[in-house]
Amino acid sequence: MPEVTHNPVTPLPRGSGIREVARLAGVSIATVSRVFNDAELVNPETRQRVLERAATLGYEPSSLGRNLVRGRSDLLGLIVPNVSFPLYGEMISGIEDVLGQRGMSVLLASSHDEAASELLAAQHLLRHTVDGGIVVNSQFDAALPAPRSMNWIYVSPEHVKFPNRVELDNGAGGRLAARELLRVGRRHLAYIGAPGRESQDRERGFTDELCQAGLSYRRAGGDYSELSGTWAAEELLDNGAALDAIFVAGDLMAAGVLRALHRRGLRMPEDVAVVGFDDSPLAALLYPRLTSIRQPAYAMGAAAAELSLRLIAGLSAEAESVVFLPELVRRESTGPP
Amino acid sequence: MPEVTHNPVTPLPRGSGIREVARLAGVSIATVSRVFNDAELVNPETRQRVLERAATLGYEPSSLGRNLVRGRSDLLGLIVPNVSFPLYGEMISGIEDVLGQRGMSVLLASSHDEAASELLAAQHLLRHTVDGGIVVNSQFDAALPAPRSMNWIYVSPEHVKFPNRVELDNGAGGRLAARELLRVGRRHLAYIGAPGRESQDRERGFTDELCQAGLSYRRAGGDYSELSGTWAAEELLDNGAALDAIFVAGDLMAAGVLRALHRRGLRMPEDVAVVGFDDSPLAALLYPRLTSIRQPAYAMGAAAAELSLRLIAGLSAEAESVVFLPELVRRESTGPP
DNA sequence: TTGTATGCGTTATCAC
DNA sequence: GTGATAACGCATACAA
Repeated sequence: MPEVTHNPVTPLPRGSGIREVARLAGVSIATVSRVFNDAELVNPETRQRVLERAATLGYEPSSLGRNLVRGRSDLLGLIVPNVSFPLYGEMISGIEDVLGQRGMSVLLASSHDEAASELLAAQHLLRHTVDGGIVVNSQFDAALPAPRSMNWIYVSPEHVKFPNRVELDNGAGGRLAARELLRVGRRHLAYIGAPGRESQDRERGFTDELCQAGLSYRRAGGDYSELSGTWAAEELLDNGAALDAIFVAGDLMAAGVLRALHRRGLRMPEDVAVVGFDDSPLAALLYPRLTSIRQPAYAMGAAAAELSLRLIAGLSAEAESVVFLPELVRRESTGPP
Repeated sequence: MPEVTHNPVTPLPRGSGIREVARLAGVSIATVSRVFNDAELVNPETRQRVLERAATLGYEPSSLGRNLVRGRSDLLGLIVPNVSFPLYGEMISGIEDVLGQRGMSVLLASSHDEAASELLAAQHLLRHTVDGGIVVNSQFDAALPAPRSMNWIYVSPEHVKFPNRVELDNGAGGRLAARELLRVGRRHLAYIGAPGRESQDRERGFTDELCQAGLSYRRAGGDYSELSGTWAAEELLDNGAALDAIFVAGDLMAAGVLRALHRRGLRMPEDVAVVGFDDSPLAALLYPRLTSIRQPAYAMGAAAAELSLRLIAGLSAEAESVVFLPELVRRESTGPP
């Protein structure tokens, strides 16, 4: 655990508390508390008077005190690999929207896709006593630390060993891609994958569908980056064998594939059709617009948040997992503009 | 203020507290507290013993109690229009990295570029007693509520009336764009803008530079969306007058411009050169790769965080603002591939 | 160097 | 309906 430079202890000027409101309204602090919680239990007149004084003082119940006595912080920890990645942004929106309705907030931390900083992030969040946590695309090979009855929700397929997961049916995605490419009459297909279980599953689905059609395919590998997509595509093209369709494991890598095809003067989709994966906002901005397998990131985030909320409420101590189905989003790279 | 359904009050099972550690280590809770704070003031042996017991119990000081007594939460509120926008993602990274070093965390909320939900988000964050706050691209026309001595940092140029700002010199960006287009020999320029002060400033810089060169320019308007870029570009092209360069107020809108030019069979940069703004990750993925005016989002986020930290520490009660200079990032859309 | 005692702002359990 | 008062987990002034 690294040394954390703690800020100089300049206690913040405290606002007016429940006591001052009580004094001004001529009631006890207990009554003030009730006004802000179980509003029904208090005399309307008293209630009114308290509310007025509170307003003039600018008083709001401090969550600090409230949290202490309730033993919960109304905070949910969230670890994502990278905030700049639009897909994760959508996920965060889903989480946020669900939490907002319950008066809870998102405490954010980034893992940069590294196990070490993921652990650091988790400890960071734990120190703030989050009530629950969601970790997206965890790289940490063990369970994240979770004191008390705190629970982590894993959004990724890699952690079959952990109980609470939200995942995408990547195999189904691969099948969708294959069917689309067959539908537009392609027979010489290729897959550009990347390391990791997700790509494996996508490829397996892709393969299954091709087998059924009695077709073989070629393959090349990248690392989800644009450049690696370009290289992989060039490798396939240089090989010389016929090629009229490419399924790529990620949209960013697909952007690289499009670039390689542009360079060779190949037309899309006439000469080569391309299907990407994720349907990140990027897909619709590429040239040509990229047909992609949509990962319902917002819904997955929302589901993760709801799962976490249920766990926090103690409603389901049971392990629970949700599997989402991807969808084909058809665009120019496999069809007419 | 909308009704917020508060979660059923299932107090979380509490972990072992400072008392239990103290008992097991045979010391007082004060000593345990000291071990976790001013480590020097305590006997090495005692310290060791306490640390051991704490470890076996899995004890960590609860931030709930600590925050209450210190009157600070070590939380910084952050309001962004939209987490899915990569530029804001970079900003968040900058903020996060600065805060992480001080043991503070980011409490996230989205404004969706609406004044109403921005206010809601602010109240949401305030309820969690954040020590400070950063609001990116605020749409709220008054100052955000700020009880006690809490401060908001505004990251945007619209709020000259508020004291603490981090902003970009948009005028300088416009000048950079004009100079680049003149450098590559263009004489028939156009600007595609959008509502708001940012676009105005960018245009003014652009204009200044053109005036100096004795050139006039044409203009069209959009709303930062891709589609509006396409429309604006088509409007300019339909006009019939000569056109060999377009400066666009945002990268997303520039993507739409590129699409319009593709449709007309115009080559870039040979027929028309294009410069975007922001240099979001998207810029380098477009076809052709887009020359853009870089907004140093990471650095701006970091600066905002540092400013906020200084305010929280009470080091500078003074108003402070930081202005960043944009940079030209030259790519295919204005030069050779 | 360590222990005792107080208070931080709130909710909750009793009485009344 | 309302008021005392005891927690909640911790940091710290003061005493030892």
